[in-house]
Amino acid sequence: MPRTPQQYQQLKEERRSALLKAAREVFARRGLAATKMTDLAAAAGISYGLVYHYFPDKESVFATLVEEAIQDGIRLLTAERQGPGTPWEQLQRFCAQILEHVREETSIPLILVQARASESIPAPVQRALERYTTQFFQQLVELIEAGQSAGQIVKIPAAELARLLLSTVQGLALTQVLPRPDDAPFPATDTVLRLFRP
Amino acid sequence: MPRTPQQYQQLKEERRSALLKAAREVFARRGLAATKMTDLAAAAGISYGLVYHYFPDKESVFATLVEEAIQDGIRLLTAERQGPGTPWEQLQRFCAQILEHVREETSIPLILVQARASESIPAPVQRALERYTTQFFQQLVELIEAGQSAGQIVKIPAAELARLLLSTVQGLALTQVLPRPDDAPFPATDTVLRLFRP
Amino acid sequence: MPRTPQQYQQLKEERRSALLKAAREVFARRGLAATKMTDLAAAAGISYGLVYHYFPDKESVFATLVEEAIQDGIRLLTAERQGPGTPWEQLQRFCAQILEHVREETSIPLILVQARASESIPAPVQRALERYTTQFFQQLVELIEAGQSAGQIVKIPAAELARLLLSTVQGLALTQVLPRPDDAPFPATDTVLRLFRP
Amino acid sequence: MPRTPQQYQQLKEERRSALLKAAREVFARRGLAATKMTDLAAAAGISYGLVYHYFPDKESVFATLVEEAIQDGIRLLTAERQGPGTPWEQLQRFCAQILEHVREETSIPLILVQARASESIPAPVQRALERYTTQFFQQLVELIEAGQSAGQIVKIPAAELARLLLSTVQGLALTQVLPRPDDAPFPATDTVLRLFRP
DNA sequence: CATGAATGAGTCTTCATTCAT
DNA sequence: GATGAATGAAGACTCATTCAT
Repeated sequence: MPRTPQQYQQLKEERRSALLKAAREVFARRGLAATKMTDLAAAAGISYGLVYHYFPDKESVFATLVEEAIQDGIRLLTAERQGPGTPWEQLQRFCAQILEHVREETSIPLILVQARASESIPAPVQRALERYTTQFFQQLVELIEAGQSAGQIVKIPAAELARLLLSTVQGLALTQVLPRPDDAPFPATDTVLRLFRP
Repeated sequence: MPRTPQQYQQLKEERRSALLKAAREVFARRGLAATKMTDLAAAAGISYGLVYHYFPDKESVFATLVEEAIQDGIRLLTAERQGPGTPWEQLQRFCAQILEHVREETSIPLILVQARASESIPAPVQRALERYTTQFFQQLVELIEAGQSAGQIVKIPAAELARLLLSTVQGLALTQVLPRPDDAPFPATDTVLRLFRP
Repeated sequence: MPRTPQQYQQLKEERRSALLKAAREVFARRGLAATKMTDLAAAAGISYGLVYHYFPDKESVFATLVEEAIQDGIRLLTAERQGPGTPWEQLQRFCAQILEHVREETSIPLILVQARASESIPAPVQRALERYTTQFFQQLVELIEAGQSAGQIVKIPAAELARLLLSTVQGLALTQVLPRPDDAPFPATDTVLRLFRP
Repeated sequence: MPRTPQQYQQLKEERRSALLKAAREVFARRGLAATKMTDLAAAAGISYGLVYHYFPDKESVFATLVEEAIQDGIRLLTAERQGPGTPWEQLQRFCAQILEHVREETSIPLILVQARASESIPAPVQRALERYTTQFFQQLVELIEAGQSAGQIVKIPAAELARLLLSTVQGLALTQVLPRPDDAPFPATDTVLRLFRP
């Protein structure tokens, strides 16, 4: 008595999600080139060849994760932008959330770091990264400029501040998950926000 | 007219330097795993097998670059610490210099990013990275605490500030050299220093 | 209303036949090594794993087809041998029929071509091919010699003529089904029979 | 003291030729899909990875052989066409030569059989095969028609005769090299030429 | 020293076969 | 019986490293 197509479909979804979750951790720590398919299979607790039932090759697993991470980032920012409060409060919440991701080692920001950290990333991933980064960056600039108009944010070119924030977040992600000999505490959101104080 | 042993020695030194310089660029952009020996040879303009006259294997080229980068960072900080002026002025000069490195894409900070960005780094490199990072971090904390005693730096735990600075620098390195779709300007030193203003 | 065992049996026979028919087409065009089990399942319109209800493995599907083809060839020749008319008329009818098979792209002769075209055919298939080819060849030689005794066939060693006929038939099969850029007409039986005219 | 580029070049040519020669035998007997890279390396007496110094992948080795075989066939026909004698004599010499190839198991005609015998041949090879087959076929038709005008060849549509000849040659190649249980003698050129006698 | 050919271990990928449902 | 997910052995391909010249 075979399963219904729906059952198969659902099962497949679940497995696929589990695989992605496991793969995120592995890629985040090792990068694309240094990650082996066996690593992915082992991390997901499935057999070697089964990965290929869900993704055609290693790169496409990575690509999926990158797009996911990008979408998550955009969603985070957009949600706060549309939320209540002044621009400053929106920025505050956005920073708090994204830093929380980083602190919790959700691996999502690290995937973007890994994607950036190698030129030998497949071209489609490159393009997606460019496209969405631009979009994300623009939204952030708009938020900052709104805050500046309201006198809540220091009058430094918004693009400069935006880039600084993104760099800091990515840098923190990098120093959070990977060999961190130092017992340096994760910075408070307010500390990071000092960059924006008037 | 054969060369003297000294000439040979010098030639070898020069080649080795040239190779390291070329390798730094390549590793900075691709990472250890994704860089091939042919890439190194091609970048240095020497033949394939000749790389092995200077280094026993790929990892040791990378390891050399990592240690170099670490030493450079420590030297930079130490020099300013021993230089004239108040702690604030020392911090200011240090930031200015290290940001200049990043902006100029000297690749030196990026090598550290690459070293951090993969768990699959050879153990000796790992250890060197840990050791020196600790040392570097301690010096930075001392500098910050000195500035705080002098009332020149905001009273936030020095370790937190130190980590934030290092993260920001590495994040900027990451977004400087690699595909950067955004035309975001490189931040001014003073903007970064806002993190430390009382 | 459950089916009777007979009905089940019949259903199974039918499926098996359909599978063989589909497999014949696929193997004829791709050969044993290049044909995948998915190809067979897809061609037969059944599910992936179901093939294994009818055959233990891929090779045995192929082996079955080869034996079938051999038996068909022998049956064809034997039937004409036992039919009415002179040896020449028997040869004539045999050629007409086998060429008809080839022209109609029944795939039966092509299976034999595929079986011949690769050394990496399972040993049992090899042996069957040898055994039956010998048998078939002998019968054909006998027919030719009978025709020669009757003065109806040219006096060239019968084995030579037999081999030539078989080669021609297989060659025609090869050029009939596969990419045939040329619009060359399929030769008439009489043209082929010129080989045998006194 | 390294070799000069010329020496390297020559060495490479020679090795490449040797590899092609060995590969021809293997592909001729096994076909593309059933041939393993280890087979090629072993047949050529070189190491596994070295094959990839000469060809980017398995298919391109095969493709090279197919083009070679096609060119050889065309060259053979063209040479005789431009040679002395009546059309009949030209045809006679062409048949003699190509049959000699087949008899000697030069493998060249078999490569074409193998190329025809599988749909799963890379597209470029497919196209080359089509293109050249057309060209070859046309020349053969012209030769036959010339012979017919001179009353030396039977008045059957030239295209039909041409196809028959090619099929016969390929069929003979197939039955020559591969498991041939029968001790059937290779047919004399004159026997094949009976197809064309008026 | 310098060169690039040669080797083969390590990975990716495919796919025949098995198996739980 | 029927389905397609799961497994893993086999084979293609890459590339670090060695070596003859």
